[in-house]
Amino acid sequence: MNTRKIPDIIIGRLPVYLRALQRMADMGLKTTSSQELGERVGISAAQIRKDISQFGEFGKQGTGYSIEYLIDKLREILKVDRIWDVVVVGAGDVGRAIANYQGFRDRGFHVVAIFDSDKAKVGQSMGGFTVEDAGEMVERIKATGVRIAMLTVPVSAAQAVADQLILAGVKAILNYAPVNLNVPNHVKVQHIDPSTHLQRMTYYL
Amino acid sequence: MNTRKIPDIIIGRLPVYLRALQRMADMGLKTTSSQELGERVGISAAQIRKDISQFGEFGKQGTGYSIEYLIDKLREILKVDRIWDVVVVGAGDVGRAIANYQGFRDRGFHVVAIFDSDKAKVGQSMGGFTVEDAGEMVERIKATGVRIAMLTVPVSAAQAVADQLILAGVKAILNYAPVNLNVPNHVKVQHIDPSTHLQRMTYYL
DNA sequence: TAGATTGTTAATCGATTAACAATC
DNA sequence: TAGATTGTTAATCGATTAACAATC
Repeated sequence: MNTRKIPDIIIGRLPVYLRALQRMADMGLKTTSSQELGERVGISAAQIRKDISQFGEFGKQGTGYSIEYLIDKLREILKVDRIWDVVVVGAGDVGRAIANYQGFRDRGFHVVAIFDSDKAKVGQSMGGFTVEDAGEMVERIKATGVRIAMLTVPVSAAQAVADQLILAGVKAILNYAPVNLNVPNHVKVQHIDPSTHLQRMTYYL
Repeated sequence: MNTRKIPDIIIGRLPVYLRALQRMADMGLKTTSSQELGERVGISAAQIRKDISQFGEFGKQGTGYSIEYLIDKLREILKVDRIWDVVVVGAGDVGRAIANYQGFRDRGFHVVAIFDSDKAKVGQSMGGFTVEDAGEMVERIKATGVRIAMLTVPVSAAQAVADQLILAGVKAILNYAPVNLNVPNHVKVQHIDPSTHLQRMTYYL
């Protein structure tokens, strides 16, 4: 395997390849080519081959890639060949949707707790969880060693909660609050903001 | 204004600038610099200036940018100086979260209807809407001229529903189903898939 | 074998950064 | 005026594509 530093833009495409490959596996397909995979994900065959070849020689000339094998390799590379515990902060509608969603497990994630600062919500049941007091969040995360959090609190609370999460040892935050977070270099943040995506499309309308 | 074709990667950053600027306006700030804005969004000052200057000369040497004026210009460029009607397809947890969310209006969007194919859900109230029969979706969209849809149906239904939306005249789809959609060139798609974002971060853990 | 497809190199293309004259 | 900051150019850097030998 090539151990040069891999550009983040390539890392960002791997989950998309993985998702498409898992779907192909679900459909009963056994092998694919860079051509076919590229058509499915809207990326050129050359780029698919180049991206994958950063990590090893996973294909065979003449026949392409074994879907199962490539899935295994991508899961390994992305470190989702295991199940990561994840906490959710914010027991609103989005928190509920996450708590109820059954699809994370197959992708490498397992929600273990949901926190809220609203005393009226604490103790309530939500998607099989009992909403916990945000006041105990830092201790709970420290004790359990969870490193991934999904942040579904209002904009006004987002930065303060992110600071607490980082204090507790969280290293990756999926931020649903439509605001940029200031975090140290060793912490990764990804944003989910539907309005931003919509605005990116209206330009072309 | 420069009317060369603007790269999509620049268009993708504009909503992020806009979000940060609107937050700064909310905080009562009046002017900013490429330096300050860059620090807030994690992008170099040079790139901010270059991006903005694609569309005109919106700043002043020595003093920077008027936040209000730059917001106006970005809204104009992104065509969110108006309110776009949007339909939601899929009245599950995510559909409910969207229906209840009050934050779209300020960003240029207004949910006008929510559809589901499940007869048990049709007629139910959800976030001030009455869930409508998906069977009537195409006609309703055609009649109202809505061009933006949010897709929150299961993976198994996503492509078929997308095909219907396109048939109805929808030109932009925000797809919450974790699957790639095949759409003609004139239709824009953006994906929201939390697992994909999480997998992009686990690589670095 | 003949056809197909990879992995990789070189060429091209595009995006980012650095630097600075212009000017508020 | 002096200091600050833009808009823009040129240089650098990085990403994508095209092409093809290797080989299944």
